[in-house]
Amino acid sequence: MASELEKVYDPKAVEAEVSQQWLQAGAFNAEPSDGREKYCIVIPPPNVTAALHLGHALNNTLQDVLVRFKRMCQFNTLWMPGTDHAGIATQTVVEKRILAEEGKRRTDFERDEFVARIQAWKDDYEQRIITQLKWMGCSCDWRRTRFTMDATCAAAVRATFFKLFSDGLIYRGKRLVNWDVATQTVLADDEVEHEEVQGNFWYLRYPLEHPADVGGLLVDHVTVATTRPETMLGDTAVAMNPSDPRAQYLVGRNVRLPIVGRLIPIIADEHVVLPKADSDDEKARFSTGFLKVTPAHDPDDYAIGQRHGLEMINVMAPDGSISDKHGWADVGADAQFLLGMDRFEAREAIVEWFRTEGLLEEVRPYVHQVGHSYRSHVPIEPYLSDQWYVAVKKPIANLESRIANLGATADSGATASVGATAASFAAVQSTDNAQLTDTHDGITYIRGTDVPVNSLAGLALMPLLDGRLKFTPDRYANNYRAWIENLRDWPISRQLWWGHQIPVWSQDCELPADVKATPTDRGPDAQVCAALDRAIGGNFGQAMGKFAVRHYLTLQAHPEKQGWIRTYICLDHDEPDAVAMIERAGWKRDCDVLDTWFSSALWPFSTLGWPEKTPDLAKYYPGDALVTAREIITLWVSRMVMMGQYCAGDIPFSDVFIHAMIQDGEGRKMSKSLGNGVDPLDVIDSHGADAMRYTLVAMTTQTQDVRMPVAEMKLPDGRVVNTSPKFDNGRNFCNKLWNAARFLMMNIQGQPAWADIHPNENLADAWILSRLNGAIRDVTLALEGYRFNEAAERLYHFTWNDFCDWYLEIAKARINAGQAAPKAILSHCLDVILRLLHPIAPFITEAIWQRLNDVASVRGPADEQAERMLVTAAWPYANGGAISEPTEKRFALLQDLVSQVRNARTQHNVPPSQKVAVIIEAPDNLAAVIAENTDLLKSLANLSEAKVQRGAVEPPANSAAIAVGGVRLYILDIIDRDAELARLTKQADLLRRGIGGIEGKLGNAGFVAKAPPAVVQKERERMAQLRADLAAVEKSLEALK
RNA sequence: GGGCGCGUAGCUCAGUUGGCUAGAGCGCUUCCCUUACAAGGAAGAUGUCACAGGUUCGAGUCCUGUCGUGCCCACCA
Repeated sequence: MASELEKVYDPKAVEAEVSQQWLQAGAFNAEPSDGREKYCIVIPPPNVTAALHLGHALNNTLQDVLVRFKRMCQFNTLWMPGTDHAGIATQTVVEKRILAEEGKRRTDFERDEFVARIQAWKDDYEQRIITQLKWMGCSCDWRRTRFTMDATCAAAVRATFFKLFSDGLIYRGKRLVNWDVATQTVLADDEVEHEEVQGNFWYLRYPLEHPADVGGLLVDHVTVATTRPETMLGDTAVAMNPSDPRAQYLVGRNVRLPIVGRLIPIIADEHVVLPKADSDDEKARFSTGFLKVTPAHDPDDYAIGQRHGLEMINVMAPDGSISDKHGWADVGADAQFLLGMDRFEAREAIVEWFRTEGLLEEVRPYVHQVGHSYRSHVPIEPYLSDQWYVAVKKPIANLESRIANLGATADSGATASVGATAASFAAVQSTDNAQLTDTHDGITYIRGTDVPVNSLAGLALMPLLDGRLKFTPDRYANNYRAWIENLRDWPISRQLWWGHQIPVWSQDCELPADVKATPTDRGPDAQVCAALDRAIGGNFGQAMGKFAVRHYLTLQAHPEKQGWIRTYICLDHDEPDAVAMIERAGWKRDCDVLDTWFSSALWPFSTLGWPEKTPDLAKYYPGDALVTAREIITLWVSRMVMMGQYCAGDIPFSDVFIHAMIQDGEGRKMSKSLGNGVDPLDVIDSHGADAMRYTLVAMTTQTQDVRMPVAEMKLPDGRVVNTSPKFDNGRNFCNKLWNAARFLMMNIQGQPAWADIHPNENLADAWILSRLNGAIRDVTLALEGYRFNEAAERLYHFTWNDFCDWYLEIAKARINAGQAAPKAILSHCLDVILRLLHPIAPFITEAIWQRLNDVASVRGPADEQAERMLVTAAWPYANGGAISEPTEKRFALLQDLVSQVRNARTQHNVPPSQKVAVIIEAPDNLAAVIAENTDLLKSLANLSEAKVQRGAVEPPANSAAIAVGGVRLYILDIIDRDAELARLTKQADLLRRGIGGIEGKLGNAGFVAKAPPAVVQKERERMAQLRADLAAVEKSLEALK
């Protein structure tokens, strides 16, 4: 391999090669048998809906930085990769594509056929995603790549569902759900996006059945205000606040619902807002005091309906059209014209009907928040529907003991970590948590909440409160906590084809009359079971006993048929013969699939083989850190925490790092539709993977959003791609590093052994080693504290400023002068820089490392052969003894002198090539150090001569005078009087400003008395220094006049 | 309606428990293609730290309020 590098760093030339080497060496592979302490991160599995964007690049770069850092710290490191099937999202994308390309709808296919189409899409995008991650340099153990619907994950889903089902935590409920009429599926509360909508309040008159005397006034109607007139078809009451003065006359009377003709009661309910025209409350300003109640189409109304036992009439079909087929029976002749209309058409038609009939009292414009589907973006319809739910606040019997027992029942030894953490959970439960909980009615709640400690929600919340779970930045803990405290049961069924099909079979049975027990949603009692056996003609339990599959049976009263029950069987896996048997006996499998987040919640342990007690699970669970964006703290993070404990006995990670969301230059989200999306592969093409990674890491502060101006760029191959000039920074840095390495490799041949050099005898050597070790210390601390930008910037400035701008320039001159010592220092510095920078910029550092090995395989105090590959080389540890503040201070004085001389040269228009001579006047304590480093000054400031004198020097004629840090320096034969005057005047101003500031402080009695003595002392020293320098500058100015 | 951010140089952003003459990168000005690097080097200019109060010896940093801006949550009368 040639020791001379290309002049310009070409990422293309090294990235593929380096990547190949890592994979061939198995550098990312994690082996549970490796006894070293483990470090484990699971990837937030990207959705297979689309290729990755810059947000993913950020997310995965940060994970890779942590993983590579820990790997170099010699942990047994696992980064688990994989992708998410993303139920609704993926199905929607594929449906749209097929409709656009083939004009076919989902219903034109058989289920299996359609799922196969989605599967093909998934295969394609999974491949693209993995390729993108590899190009980014992600050091995942690719052999383990999982998918949320693969066999391993599916087994975990089944096991979890069965466990929840048999613990009575999954139930079938009729609830008002967030219905997406476009995709015809239910959405969880957090999948609903609220958007501001310009709407109207329509004031509709409902005639009273009989005119009423209201405090002496004869009224024949009441007026309700609504934003959704179409729901009036399902009204089953009109409510008013009991404290409304009109209530005494009207409650109990009936109104005749227009169009429909239904007679509905006026009821009293505290929920109704009293009208008040000048109220701060917008609702009060718009209220008439009468609220139409539509239990089947509004969550508030649903609650009122529950309180008053109102009928629930659903007037819509699942597609959002008005329908009499889904619960609406009393459709009169007047309402027929509405059937089949879309809900928004119907809204207009109904308003028009009221207008024509003279029953539309008023229309007032109103801006309000309306829930929209996060997938289809159509307004959500609150819809009465049968769905599966997970009870999140229901106490789970014997939960603590089960979690504590998990360690004991698992294989000993290998599961030490699981057992230990489970034990600590139990300990926390019994001691510390006493302050965090309240017990009443036999249930222990988390204090100040309705969350039982031993519920799923409790499992998610308690680790945050007792300190086992930490967020960085910590403010995100608030989101997490508030969300869980207000958590409602989790609807987990989705009316989709793409996903884990719900493993429940159901059948309706008529119960013989002799069964007296009222079946509940818990498991059946013996009497009911016997009856059930008779109903199906056989012994169900015995029949199932023949199979290896576990089953769990529940039943509930039939929702419609008196004397009937509905039975549900859940199987823990699909054993074909057992399935065939129960299906022959009349049970049908539920068509729905599980919410995507159900399988995501299991990701930290499903990927390791749970529920099997695998070596992987024993070694790598629980993991250490999770890196994600704030938008899924609730949807995903909290559910992993709850299911991690419920299933695998411990929280899945202790640290959650939340990074920023990347926006474009105008602060907008990046998206395909806006055309401002950026593909990481395009950035890799335009700037290189390391440049992209460096810039992303340097941007990662504690802020919640970062802006990334997007610009088009033409690549050498002619393609025009979206990228960002922000990545120039990273590219320039890589190029700088490359060239520093290039210079080194051309110059370090014949480097002496470390034992033969004496860094302490040379200020520059001691200085760069002090700076180097300071950088090691700071970068290590920054990475451990998730302060990514600090690590990046510290390395940038150490490498560029300290190492390249100063040390390397000094070394050049010394090497030219025949000194060998700098060669050893240079190779050691580069060695450490490469190690420190590797997690952030893995490709270029690995490439340089291997080339450096060819030139100088031993470098640094350890006097050992450097590791063959950087990816698994050891992380450097700071040598505190090398860090010296006095050394850095002395060197800083030389830097100041050089800068000031350069400045004076520029001001006086001295050509760069022209050497000048100087005389330096230094106090005793500085004279020696300056005298020892005159060569340094001469080379850096381009001096022909530098004489150092102790004590006062008479300022030479025609000289420029410099005063810095108590040292006086005169540049001889500089004759531009105006330039010198201007320079010194400015210098004096600057010094006076500094002195003025300090005088203000020291002149303040309070400061001297109350500030810490060290601070006062420091100010006094600075004051003396500045005053001395100012005196010198003033004297020089005087001499000019 | 509730919660959480942000507002510092023309732009994008740092400023760790209050202790600077307020920083970085890009951009800008002048000079330099000096045998590592022009994706570079040297020197330089640029700020009422949104606004108003308060706490303090001392505020970009802490507190209160105002304005602007963004995100999240919330049952759409």
